Amino acid sequence: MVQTRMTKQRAIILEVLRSVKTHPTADELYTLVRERLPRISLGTVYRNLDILTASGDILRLDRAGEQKRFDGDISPHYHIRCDECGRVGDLFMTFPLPDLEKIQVENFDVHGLEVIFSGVCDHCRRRVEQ
Amino acid sequence: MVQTRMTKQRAIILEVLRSVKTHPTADELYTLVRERLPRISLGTVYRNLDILTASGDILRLDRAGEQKRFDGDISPHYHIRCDECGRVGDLFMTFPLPDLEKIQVENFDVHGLEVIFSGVCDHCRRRVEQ
DNA sequence: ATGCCTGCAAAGCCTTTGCATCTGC
DNA sequence: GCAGATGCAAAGGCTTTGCAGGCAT
Repeated sequence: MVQTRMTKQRAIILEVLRSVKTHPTADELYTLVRERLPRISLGTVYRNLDILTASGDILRLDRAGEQKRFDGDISPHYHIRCDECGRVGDLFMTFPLPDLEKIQVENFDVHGLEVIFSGVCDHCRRRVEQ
Repeated sequence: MVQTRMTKQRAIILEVLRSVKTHPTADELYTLVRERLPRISLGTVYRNLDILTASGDILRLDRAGEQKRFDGDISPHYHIRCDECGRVGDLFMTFPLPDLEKIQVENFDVHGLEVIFSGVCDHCRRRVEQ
């Protein structure tokens, strides 16, 4: 493990990310963090998101759309993505999933599986219905 | 529906994609197609992949890694992605999945769900074990 | 004091797009 | 013949990175 330092930038990025439920993109988080650190750079945001992901303090949602999104809530839960606007929501349910031990795939060792839900968020439903 | 034309380029892209099981990226497909159409452009490959995806003739794997990958096999099946190299394999199994009717998510209408498996492919397992 | 971290800017990578030309239908 | 498609090259969007100076430990 490489040594890391808790800089003001890193602390605030983590704090802001934990305070929102929007699963922001790096750029959205950059905008939010600049309200408190107006001179922070986008590169610093990206670098810290990498470090915080590697340390397990946050989640990087690689499969939640085109751009990566980040989640400050690392408790086990699923995500749902709006097909219209890309917004991501949380889904704190459990349900039966296939037993990985029983899954055989040619040429692969199976290690895990990910479930992503899709749908339409309230905001877009209203817009579409009009 | 917009009118489309079956050009030589489109036909060969589709033929090549259907002939491989590698779930190539646009660039990998471009390389393969150039063996038969040396003067095709990468832009044409992208444009045709868009059109073929929209028409349902191929699948675009949006959640199978950083780059998008494409699949000429549109029969129902799952995918597994190698955590090491990003290769994608097929998984023709069925298993119980949560009933979408029963899933309630705040602020969302649930429409679908996607399952992606992850693991390590033979090629990388050999490399990692050494 | 050390070396990790920052801001800035440039570069990288993948994908899309404008334009003149070409070609299925 | 005409609208859709192509090749080429430039531009776009997101992310990473080189560098000189700054700061946590």
